[in-house]
Amino acid sequence: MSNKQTGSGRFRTEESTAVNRREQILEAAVAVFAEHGYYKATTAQIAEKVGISQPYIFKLFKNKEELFVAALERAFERMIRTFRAVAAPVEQLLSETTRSYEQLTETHPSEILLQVQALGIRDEAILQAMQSGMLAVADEIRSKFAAAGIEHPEVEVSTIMANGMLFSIAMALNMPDLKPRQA
Amino acid sequence: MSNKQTGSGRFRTEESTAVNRREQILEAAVAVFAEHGYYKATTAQIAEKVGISQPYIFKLFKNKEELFVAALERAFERMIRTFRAVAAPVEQLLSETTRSYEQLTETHPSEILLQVQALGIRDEAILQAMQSGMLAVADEIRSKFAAAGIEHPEVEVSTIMANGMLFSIAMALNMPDLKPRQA
DNA sequence: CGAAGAAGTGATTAATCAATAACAATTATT
DNA sequence: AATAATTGTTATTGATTAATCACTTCTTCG
Repeated sequence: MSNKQTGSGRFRTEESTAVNRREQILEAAVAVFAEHGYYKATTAQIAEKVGISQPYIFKLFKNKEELFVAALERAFERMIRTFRAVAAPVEQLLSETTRSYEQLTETHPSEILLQVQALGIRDEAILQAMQSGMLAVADEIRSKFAAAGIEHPEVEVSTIMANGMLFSIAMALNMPDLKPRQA
Repeated sequence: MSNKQTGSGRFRTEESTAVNRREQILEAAVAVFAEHGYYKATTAQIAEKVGISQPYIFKLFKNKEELFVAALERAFERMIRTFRAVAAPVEQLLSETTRSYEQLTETHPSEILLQVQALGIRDEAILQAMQSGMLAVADEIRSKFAAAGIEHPEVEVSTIMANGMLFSIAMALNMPDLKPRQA
């Protein structure tokens, strides 16, 4: 049906299935929303970045809100995968988690900025996505810490989250000096 | 000129000088911006709350952006006054500062929400107001800590800021469980 | 081939709102 | 009282933009 591949054995990345387009749109959406914010970003800008017409976005996403939520969920998924991939002995688990987060802010800054954006958007669906995203991140870290036998996981998670937030905010506000000192 | 007072000796609070109106508008603006966010909040909503016509706002503020910046500065000023007023022995200075901040989130939640809102607004003037506001807050705390002879003021300030941010965000996202554990 | 379905576009519109312009009422000053 | 200054309003508009509609083009396969 929609699982297409050319006979040559190579993927034709330029081929456009709805699934591919969805991904392309999401990637562009992350960048555009991060740069301009939810309300200032236009669907036309996102479409232009992908190289499609503006109305076509609405064939693949019900509306702007749903597009933003999907982009946000994408960011949270990567973040959770990142934390899940952390492997370190107990005594370095905390510092490695922090390091791993800071690396994510370098490899995918737009996804981090998107999350900072979302903190202030008063929209039911977006608020809910933020709540479950934040909860999932905290849970992921907590369960890792607990499994490693760390004493007070909730306290450590809280510290990580607080410093991570300050780091992200420092980045969003372009205030490097605001970044957390030590840990 | 504009320093008016009735002969009775009582202030006529219902009298409306431009200065009074400015204050009323700012107060309404804080509430409306905090509730709906910068872009969804309308100048008509703010005007209605004050009981004036929508265009009159533009007699006292150049535009919406300037109104938001003024509201934001108001929030930062109160926050700095709050920290300045903290008085406690060295060993309790840190916990008292935190307590004092959390109390502010209860007495003036809208001003805190306004600051969270502002984190994500990509607008030059608002970004600048956020930068100098955050800097002023950090400096205020740092100088107090330094004066009290606290060992590594920058580190402690960083911790306070990080936990304060997490607290505010937990509030904005309506996620009480996200609030910092211990300090 | 030719029909069906998938992928995509141009034109348009219905709302929304910040901001201006032009005017009116109120209050102070000489 | 007349004038000036301040405080305020009504009406309007120009710009923006998410979303819909009505089509078209391309691809696949019986």
